[in-house]
Amino acid sequence: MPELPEVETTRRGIAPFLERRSIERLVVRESRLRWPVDLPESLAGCRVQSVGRRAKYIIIETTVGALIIHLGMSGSLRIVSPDEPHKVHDHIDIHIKGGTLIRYNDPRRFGSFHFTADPVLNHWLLANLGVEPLGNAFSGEHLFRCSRKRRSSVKAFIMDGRIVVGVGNIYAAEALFLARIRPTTAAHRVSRFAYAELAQAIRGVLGNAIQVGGTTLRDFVNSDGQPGYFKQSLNVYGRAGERCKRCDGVLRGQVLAQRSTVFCPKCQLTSGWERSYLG
DNA sequence: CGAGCAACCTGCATGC
DNA sequence: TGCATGCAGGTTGCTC
Repeated sequence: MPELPEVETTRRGIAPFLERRSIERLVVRESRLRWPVDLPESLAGCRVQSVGRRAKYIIIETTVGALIIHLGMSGSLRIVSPDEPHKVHDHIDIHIKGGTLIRYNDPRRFGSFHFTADPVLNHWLLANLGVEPLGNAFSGEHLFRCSRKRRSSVKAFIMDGRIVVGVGNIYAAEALFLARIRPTTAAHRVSRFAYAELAQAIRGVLGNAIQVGGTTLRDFVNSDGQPGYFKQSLNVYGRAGERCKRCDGVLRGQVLAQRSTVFCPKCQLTSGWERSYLG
């Protein structure tokens, strides 16, 4: 489930229940996640200073160190009543003093929980990440410069977390559609102009999804976990064989770099060279 | 160095 | 109804 917007929505949802509060205890029922979970006793009794995010990692900074949480493909963090019986795949509980319980559920166990007492951005999971797509360092120029020797597809390129983080399979397809770039194009053949459009499209599609997801935040406590953005109209993802909303062409689905991809062969024509001449 | 692919898991939709 | 198959929103780490 989680692409960047859902992670950010989750972060915003749990932050008010954590910040400036004390952790009472942690319960780990299943430690076999993406990596073995090994959390120190010292977390019990510590105080949460902030709930941040880097890429798709939620970072809970405390007085003794930081929790680094990834939701993988199927993970979620929910606020539940502390006497709520745990269900299947409810792997980890964070009990907050005063009665709140933050519960981590992850059927596929592709997610992860780490703890570090060092500066959190030095952690090996975070040390080599690319720029934030909604941050100042992200631009068409950044994409253009990073792509000059990249022969892989532009879709795989923008999903490479060493270049830019947080662009998952859904939003990669959507952004390429908005920028009218064919996902199969080799990254080094995409023009500077087209990358400028692509960067804007990535910002827009992620930003909008966060805004829409944010509208469900008021229900976060009782939420079934499906954020509003999931219902927003997607232009291409999941619509192979249907009509393009822009030009009425028939959307084509294909597997690219092992991920399902959908695009419009009629209006996602090229790498953008000719449009650069048209301005 | 870059590129392609296997692997980690469960749940769900589909088809026989 | 039961069972086999294929596919799913992520990421690392292996091989070539």
